[in-house]
Amino acid sequence: MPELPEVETVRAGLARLLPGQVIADVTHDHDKSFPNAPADVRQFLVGASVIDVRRRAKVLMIDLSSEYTLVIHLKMTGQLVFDGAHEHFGAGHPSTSLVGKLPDKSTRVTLTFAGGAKLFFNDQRKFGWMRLMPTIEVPNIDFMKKVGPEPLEPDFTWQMLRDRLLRRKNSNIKAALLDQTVIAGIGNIYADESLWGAKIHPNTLVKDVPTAKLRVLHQAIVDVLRLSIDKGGSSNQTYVDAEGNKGSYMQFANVFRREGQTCPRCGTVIEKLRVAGRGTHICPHCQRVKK
DNA sequence: CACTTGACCTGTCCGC
DNA sequence: TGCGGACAGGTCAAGT
Repeated sequence: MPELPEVETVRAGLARLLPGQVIADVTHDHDKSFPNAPADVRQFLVGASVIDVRRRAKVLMIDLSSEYTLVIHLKMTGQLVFDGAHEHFGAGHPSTSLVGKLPDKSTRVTLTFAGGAKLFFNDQRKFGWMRLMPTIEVPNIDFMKKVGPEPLEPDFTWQMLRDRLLRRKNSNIKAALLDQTVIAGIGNIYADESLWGAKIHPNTLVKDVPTAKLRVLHQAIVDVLRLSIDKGGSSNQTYVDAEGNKGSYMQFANVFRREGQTCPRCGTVIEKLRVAGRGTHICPHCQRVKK
């Protein structure tokens, strides 16, 4: 589910809500949703306070005063929802918010803070995980060492995009964009949206994409990620932010999950196909396969 | 090594 | 209404 804009939206919310909160209790399933030993979980969580909330690619990091960090991947259906309980007396959440409706049967981990606020980690499909490790070791995990550049950092240039993509010159451009070691944070929604923006067919081999189009693609990626963050991300099905609310980017999507509707640029009917094993949405006119 | 496919899970939707 | 199958925002391991 969550791609860069969704994870960033959750991060920003948690960064506003969590720092200074002291963990008083934790309940969790002991399967892969939180594989740490229960004794370690209590030792390094209970009594610790939240220092900061960071993001790298689609991974969230909650840094604690115990010099341990909760490293979290939401995968397809993960949610992190903060319920301030009586601390936010009268603040009111919209009736569509999940706050006040948790825990539910998808809740895997519940952190309770001194004062009664709670943080729920929900994950319907159980692909996501939460792991506790020393803060200093986080950069050493394999994923952090291999993951590509952050597309919204100022040093992400079109030349960098070109060079990273060419590591997979014989694969199709969509598979390359989804490869987190090429660029961090792009998933199925924003791959389709940015390829539409650059008028590139997702089946085009990386080596066959003209340089001029890579420049356009670079700008399209940056623009679509920024727009989605501005709209609070995409809520196709389960995604919600740290306060349990859906994002509105899907109203602004040009092709993703819009098969049968018309391309906003040329009016051609949008098609759905399968590329890199994923449902893929294109305008067959704007994104013609070049011979 | 480069690249593709299947597996991991639960829930929902669609066709018969 | 019920049942089977395909599919859903992401990554890995295993396969070619």
